[in-house]
Order: sequence, then C-alpha cells, then structure tokens
Amino acid sequence: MDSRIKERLEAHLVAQGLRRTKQRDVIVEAAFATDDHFNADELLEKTRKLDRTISRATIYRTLQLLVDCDLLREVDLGRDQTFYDPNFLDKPQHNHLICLDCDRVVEFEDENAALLHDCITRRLGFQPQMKSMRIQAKCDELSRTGQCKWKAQREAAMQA
Amino acid sequence: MDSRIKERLEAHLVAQGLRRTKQRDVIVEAAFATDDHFNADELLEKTRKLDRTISRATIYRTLQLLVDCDLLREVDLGRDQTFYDPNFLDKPQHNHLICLDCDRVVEFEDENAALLHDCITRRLGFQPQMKSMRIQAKCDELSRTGQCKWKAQREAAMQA
DNA sequence: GTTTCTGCAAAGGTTTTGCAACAAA
DNA sequence: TTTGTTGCAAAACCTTTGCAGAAAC
Repeated sequence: MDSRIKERLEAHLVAQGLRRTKQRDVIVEAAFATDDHFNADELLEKTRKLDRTISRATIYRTLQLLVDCDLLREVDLGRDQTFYDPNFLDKPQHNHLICLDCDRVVEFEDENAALLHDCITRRLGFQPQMKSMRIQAKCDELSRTGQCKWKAQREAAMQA
Repeated sequence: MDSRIKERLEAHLVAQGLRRTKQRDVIVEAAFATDDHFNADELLEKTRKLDRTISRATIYRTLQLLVDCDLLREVDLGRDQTFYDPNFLDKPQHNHLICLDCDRVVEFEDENAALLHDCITRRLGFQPQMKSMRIQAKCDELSRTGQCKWKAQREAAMQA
C-alpha cells in the first residue's frame, strides 16, 4: 500500500488529537487493498475477512474519518447508496463515466475537462474547488451485439 | 405554466393507460410553479399549500411518474436526499455548479462542455447518453469578504 | 363495473447515535 | 488516569409497499 496513505492518516490523527487503533488500521488496509470503489457494506465485508469483530458502526465512523482527511471521496455513481473512491491520492483530478447498461464505472483524466471546469467556474463568479464530472453512457458492446460481458458477469455474480 | 408540461404528462398517461387525478394536477402545479430544485419533503409542503389532504406516498409516486415522462430529473446536489430539477424541458443540456460554502446551485449551459462530453465518451468506447456535469466551487464573495449573503440568508431561514 | 389511485400505516434499507465497557496515550 | 474509541442495540431518516376504500374511466 502507498505509504502516503498511512502518513496522511497519522498526520490527521495527531493534528486532531485522535487515536490510532487496530480497527482503524484494519479498515484502512481493506479500503486501499484495491482501487475498486465500494460502499459501507462492501467495506464491512472486506474488513471482516481481516478481522471478524469489526462493527458496522466503526465502519461508518472510520469512513467519515477518511473522508475528512481526504483519503477517500464520496462519489455519486447514480445508485441509492454512498460509494467511496480510494483513488484520488493518485489521480486527484479524475472523473467518472458510468454505464447505464452494465453499471461499469470507468475513471478518466482529461486536461481539457479540467481547463473547461476552471473556465466555467470563474465565468459564473466562483472559485474552482473539487472537480467532479460525471458522464452517463451506454455500452458500445451492448448496442452492437445486444450483449455486454460485464452485465452478464454482474448478473452471474448476483446469482451466486 | 408552460403548456408543454400538461401536454407531455397527458400523453404519457394516455400511452400508459394511467389516469388523470386531482392529486396529480395539484402536485404538477406545485412542482412547476417555480424553477427551483426541490426534494420530496419540500414538494409535499408546496403541494399542501394548495391542497392539505395530499399524502406523502402520493408525492413519491407522482415524482416517479414525472421522472418517467422526463418532466423532472433527479439531480445529485451533493446532499443526502434526492433532489428534482424541473428545468430540463427548457434547458435540456444544462449542468449544475454547487457552492460548497452556501449550497447555492447555479445552472449553466455550455457548448464546449457538451462537445467535450461526447468526445470523452466515444474515446472510452461508449455511446453518449444523458449529460451531467457537476462543478463544486467556493464563493468569490466569501473568500474576498469572509461573508456570503446567500449563506447568511440560508442561516436566517433556518432559525425561523 | 372495472381498474387505477389514494391515504394510511407499517416495513424497508441505510446511516447515525447513546451508552457502558474498553483501549490508547 | 484521562479521553477517545468500540460494539451493541436502538433510533433516525428517507423511501417504498400492502391494503381497503375512493375515484376515474
């Protein structure tokens, strides 16, 4: 895992007079093990594979902590739950494309998007802050062939 | 109110074998009375000023109906509830800028944004669908003067 | 008359919180 | 020791749903 993660967390804990606990360590371990987005429930499952005693309440409290020190960002993937994105440390300006057919989420960075963002924001009389562009789209694959392997995969996973 | 609203609703009702009721009429009246965004609770309040007997369940069911015929769109304003935007009939491609200081929401249309959207989507191998760009920003006003009249207004309203 | 719609109340799902025991500093 | 943290269970919150009566067609 990227050493900047623990460093930034540690700095935040010290600055706020908070404590390092084994639960927080384990949750961070689970959250940043892959670059996948996750919701609270998924993080609870991942975390319990490392330590079965972690409670759901601690998951929610730690998620808030990680958002506070900007290690995680809440992202709206157009579903009903809050999802968290662990990749802003590496790609601070990235955006999301979401497929309406198969729910795939593709991250992308784009210089023009960033420029345009700034430009629009200033024109409206604001100061640019976090950038967040979300594109909704449809699979080429599904439109062409009537099938999308991701959708099929996802549905297979739901069965299991 | 724009006559296209009732026309589109009527067409949808007929096409789907649904019925026109006085509740639906009143809710539409309230929803499109201004161009403000609203959540379910706010719509219930607005509606009850016209007819105190409308139930919360009917609000939710009618919101779904209006989304189905594309008179309303759900928008994510970065808060915990679902908000609805009644302005897509007039500005089908508009986007939102949200102020992190005062929660103001500014709508904007931008040709370059639309083009860039299409371009990025195709490059990633998808087909453009709904466009939705959300910019988060901070008030010039607050940064310059330490005060923002909208924030003050909002807080005054909370008190009352 | 038939079918849809409404209001009510209860249930659903996610997230937050009060509290007593526990653990870090 | 002091203060922050945890797990549990209950609560809070928004939204959906089953049902019997009412309304639209």
